[in-house]
Amino acid sequence: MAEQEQRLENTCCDVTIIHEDVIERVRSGMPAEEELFDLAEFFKVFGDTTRIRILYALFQSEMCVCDLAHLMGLTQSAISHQLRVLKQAKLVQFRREGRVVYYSLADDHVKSIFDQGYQHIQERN
Amino acid sequence: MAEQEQRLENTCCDVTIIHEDVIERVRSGMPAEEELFDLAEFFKVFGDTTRIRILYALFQSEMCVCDLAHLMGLTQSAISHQLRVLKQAKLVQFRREGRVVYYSLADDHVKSIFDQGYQHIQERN
DNA sequence: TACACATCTGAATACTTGTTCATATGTTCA
DNA sequence: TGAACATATGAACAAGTATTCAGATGTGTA
Repeated sequence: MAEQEQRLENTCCDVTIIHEDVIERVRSGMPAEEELFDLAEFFKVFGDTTRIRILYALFQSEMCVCDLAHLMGLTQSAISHQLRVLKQAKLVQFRREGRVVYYSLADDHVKSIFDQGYQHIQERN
Repeated sequence: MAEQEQRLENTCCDVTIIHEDVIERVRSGMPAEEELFDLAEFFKVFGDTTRIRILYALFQSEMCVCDLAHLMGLTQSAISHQLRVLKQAKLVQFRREGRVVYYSLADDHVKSIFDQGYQHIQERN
């Protein structure tokens, strides 16, 4: 509490809160902190070109780690690290066939999320 | 070229490309590199709790920088920096009224993108 | 069992990024 | 004009992250 007050002293408007009613109304309508945190964590996964490329590749076909590495022009290790991130986010799934591990998409929302993101980019340019 | 070959030597499968046909088919179906880069840049904006919170606040009401700072419990400077990011991504717009600058949403896709992200999180848990 | 091979993982490194601090800009009002 | 105030911005720092390297794990085969 005292800590937060102190922090606010550094802001421009430490004396007069301009629209206290608005702040309260908006505050009460905000989702829980944890949900917003999870959402940010989720979108963070899409904030990397390599992971976006992997997902776009998997839109077309299931692929093994080795093939993905060749396609991306990156080391197998780099791909494997990123696949772990995608796996943790439950965006991809895998099946093992002997020594080879095949990855595929595990989610239906991704494509339409990407489509809408793409649409935004198009419209703003 | 030579660089890429050298890099591939470090991968697991430098001799035998396992599914060359799959790689070629997928490669030819991939969107342009630049588009994927832009898409990653776009989603990177959503990969931060503060920016997500700002956007959720603006879903409810237009707000000035000072009010946002109070609502978030962050300095005016921090909010201003993040608003710049959102502005560059053309996700928010602003209007000036005297000394006060009011920010509001500038895009229709955001809410539905968030809804789908949220839906994914719910389903995976 | 021993070897080959596809994948995984931990540590190290280079790079990116969010916040703060100090200060600049731009607006209002006396 | 000058003081007060809301916002914007540049530099610095701390924290996070993507890739590489080296080596471990696990699977198939001779």
